[in-house]
Amino acid sequence: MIDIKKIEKNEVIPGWEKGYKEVYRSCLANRGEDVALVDRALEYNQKRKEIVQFVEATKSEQNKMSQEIVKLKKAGEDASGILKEMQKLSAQGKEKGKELEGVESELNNLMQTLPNICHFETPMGASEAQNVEKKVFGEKPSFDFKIKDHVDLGENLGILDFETAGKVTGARFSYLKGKGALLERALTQFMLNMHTIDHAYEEISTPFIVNATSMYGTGQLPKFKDDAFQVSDTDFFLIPTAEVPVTNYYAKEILAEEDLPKYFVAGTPCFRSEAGSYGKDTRGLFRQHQFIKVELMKFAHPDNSYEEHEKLTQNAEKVLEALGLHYRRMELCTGDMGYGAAKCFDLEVWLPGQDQFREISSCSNFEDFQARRANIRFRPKGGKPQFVHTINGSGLAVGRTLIAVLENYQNKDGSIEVPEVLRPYMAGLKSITL
RNA sequence: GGAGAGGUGGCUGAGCGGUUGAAAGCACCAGUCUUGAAAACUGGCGAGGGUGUGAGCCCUCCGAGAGUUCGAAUCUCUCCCUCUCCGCCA
Repeated sequence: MIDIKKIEKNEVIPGWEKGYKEVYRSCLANRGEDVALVDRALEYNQKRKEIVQFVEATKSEQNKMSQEIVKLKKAGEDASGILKEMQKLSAQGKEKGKELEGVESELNNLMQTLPNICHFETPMGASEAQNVEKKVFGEKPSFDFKIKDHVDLGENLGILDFETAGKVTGARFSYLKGKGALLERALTQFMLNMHTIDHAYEEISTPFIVNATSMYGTGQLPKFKDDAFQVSDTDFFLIPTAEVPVTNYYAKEILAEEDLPKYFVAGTPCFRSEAGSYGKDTRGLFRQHQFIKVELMKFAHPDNSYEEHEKLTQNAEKVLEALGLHYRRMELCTGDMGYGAAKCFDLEVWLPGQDQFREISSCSNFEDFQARRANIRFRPKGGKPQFVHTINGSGLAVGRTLIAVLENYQNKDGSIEVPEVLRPYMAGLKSITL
């Protein structure tokens, strides 16, 4: 959530060198949202303030009279006149209070759907075509034979089974078997070990089901309800990413300043309805309703959250590099960025089976957008509590990494060479063969 | 699932219809003392909102929501959570 007071005050933002309101309007436009929403929010807020002032003045009057009553009663005098007046005031206040509730909830509903303001470095653009390539690692692998994609490779090796998953569950689910299941487990372990041991993240094992409040906290609700699986007749949701249970770990808390930054890593299944992507990426493991992801998450001090964001992105890149996978880092433009992010890098891995780069990690700095929603703060020395900055990114999506390994490490005979770094996690196995 | 106990400020914990935003302690901050630190002493110390250039003033908040009342942390109802015991189960 953004801060309505910041729009009102319209202070100049460092980096942008323009007023908050103007910057936010242009961000809205560049994200493809209705700019008029800003004015509507300001309008609601103005109305809200007016009613608040009335309600509070009434309440103040009541409080004073209440003291009078105490005095009269103690003195043993008659208070019936003042009591009648109180009744009137009380009724009046309650009525206005109802009105206030209505306006507040309208304002809040609107604010909940407004995207974050963009960081000044984020490129302006309408779609992914305006994303900016920041870095390329490695090269396209060359093959002197006709390559297969991961579906053919996996099914031929008997480690991947979509048909049975279709029977047992439905479309967009899969079974991994034997060495395939082992490979998935090895990848997860490898990533978790790297981040805990080399990058100093604390591993955290989370609930895979969260309540609606938590989903609001990180911004999945109310706007993207259809993207998540809800447990019927409850306000529980299957987590679409570990970002939700990890970020909400400190919801409604005030951290000590010296505790920042906090680093967490969680390897969890993720569940997504993929409601908006019918017919898209229907082949293989690429877009499933369920997949494992190792998620990196930081609670950072506002003063250095962009350094932490950069470091986190590098931590994710390290996984791809250790696996010897060709990838590039893209800086997302305003139009392609998630609505809570102020700045976002996508890591895209080369998939020979698709002959293109595909997203395997998304590393975002939300600044105080999620922290304001979830109410996560820290106390600066001797100062008022302030919102922390939250940063997260995949390090990496395990399902897609598995695709990348299968396709990039395939041999002519359809076997898969196991990348060196994974072998310790697979009992020394050098290749997956029939 | 059954029976009981409970949820109060950063933490511990009193209060159980009317000057209670809330005793006390810890933690924290400032000062005195000290070469410095500790200890001791003194003072300060919750959050959100409204208003004002400002000091300030006002409103709200004692798990959440609804109710009773002129007035609720205190009474009633619903829900959530925690703990203890029983049952069931991985």
